[in-house]
Amino acid sequence: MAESATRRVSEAPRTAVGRDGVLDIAARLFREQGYGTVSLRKIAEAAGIKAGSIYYHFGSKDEIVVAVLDVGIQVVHDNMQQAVSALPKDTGAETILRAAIAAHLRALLDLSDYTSANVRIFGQVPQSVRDANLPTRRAYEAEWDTLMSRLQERGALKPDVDIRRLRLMLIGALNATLDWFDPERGSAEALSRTYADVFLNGILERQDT
Amino acid sequence: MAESATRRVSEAPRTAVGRDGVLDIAARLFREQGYGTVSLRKIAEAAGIKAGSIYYHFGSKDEIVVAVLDVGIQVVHDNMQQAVSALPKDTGAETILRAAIAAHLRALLDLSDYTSANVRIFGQVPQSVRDANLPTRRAYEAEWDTLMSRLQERGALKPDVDIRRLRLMLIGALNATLDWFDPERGSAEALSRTYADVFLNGILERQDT
DNA sequence: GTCTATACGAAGATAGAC
DNA sequence: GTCTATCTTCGTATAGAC
Repeated sequence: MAESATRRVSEAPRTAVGRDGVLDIAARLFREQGYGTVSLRKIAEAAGIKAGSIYYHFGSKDEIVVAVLDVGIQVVHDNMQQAVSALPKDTGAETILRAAIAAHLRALLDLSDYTSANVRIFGQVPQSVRDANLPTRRAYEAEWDTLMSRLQERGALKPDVDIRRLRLMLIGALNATLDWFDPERGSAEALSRTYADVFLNGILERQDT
Repeated sequence: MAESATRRVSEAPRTAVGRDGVLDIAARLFREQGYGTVSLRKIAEAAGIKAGSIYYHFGSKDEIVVAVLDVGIQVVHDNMQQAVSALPKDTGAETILRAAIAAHLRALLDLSDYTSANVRIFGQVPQSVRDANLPTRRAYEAEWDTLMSRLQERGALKPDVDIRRLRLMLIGALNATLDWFDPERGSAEALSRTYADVFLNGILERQDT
């Protein structure tokens, strides 16, 4: 992922944004405007360089897009993995799932233009680009499946829920927040609590009865 | 909405597909390929006419897209409204919500290229096109809000859930199925039951305790 | 590492014949 | 209602100077 700590915002840099700088800008534009309307000329302009110069760093537009997509998944994957592994060994299922949900939403809504760009444009890019991003995606999906399978074996989840379908439902629901999330109406943190409330009460075995 | 009962599939029509025919084709292509990659030339070719001829029926590409988007919402709106109003007056909250969820998913996954095209491309079209589709969307959203508010007043939903947020979560989750739904892995009907199971147990007041 | 200049294709759109 | 022909703009991409 690009190191963007020193990137300028309103003032166009006169020199050497570099590969990572271009990538940061591309991710932000893809997140804001989608895939189709973001041309290399737009990316170049936002980076303060000329369109042709981009080809010093990348071989094609697709190469940029693939890089953005891959980083986007890696960020959310790392975030989720660390949030879960930071918990004590004897942590309950509900707390684990709440941490994973919160980590996913945090990466998507607060942390990373790369992750939000991925969710926003994945359905818009050429098939070849999607294919290139698939292995990285699969790894993240497997992380969720492993987590939920462990919880199910523990007896913490209803035994009849299909893990794959549950993962698709949950991730799909979380990613959909990108279309309407407004930080002025409440934090991503608060939102993740609501999602956990709704999903967990449908997923967890009832303690009473 | 276009009358497509007699539309040919593999054989290119030699004449007069008409405005509705063009619209049907456009909806199908938008659903399959997204907004950016579907050109007027592609639509024309699939319709068996030349690109220039489209301008006899429509003033611009945007005009086609707006028409597709509007019909897409109208179809799912009608479907949901009828499914709910067909129920007896004293029907319980759970049955009502299950019917509404099933109707939404049916329109999206089984019934209409227009509805699936809407969900697929709304995030890809120019702002002006989104704005044109907004009133129709608002009406459908209001339908859901009215339904759920009534149920909440009845005491059927937890009193602390925010209706607007709940609607965004639910519709967002349902629409996300478009990205991965595979009829060979189970029907839309079965899928709607799973969604109802998960959401209702988080939404409905617990009967026990 | 970035520039200028340019090749090439594809897009939306229009005009007038049939 | 549809065709042919064409205009104009904008996209990705390349070549060679600095």
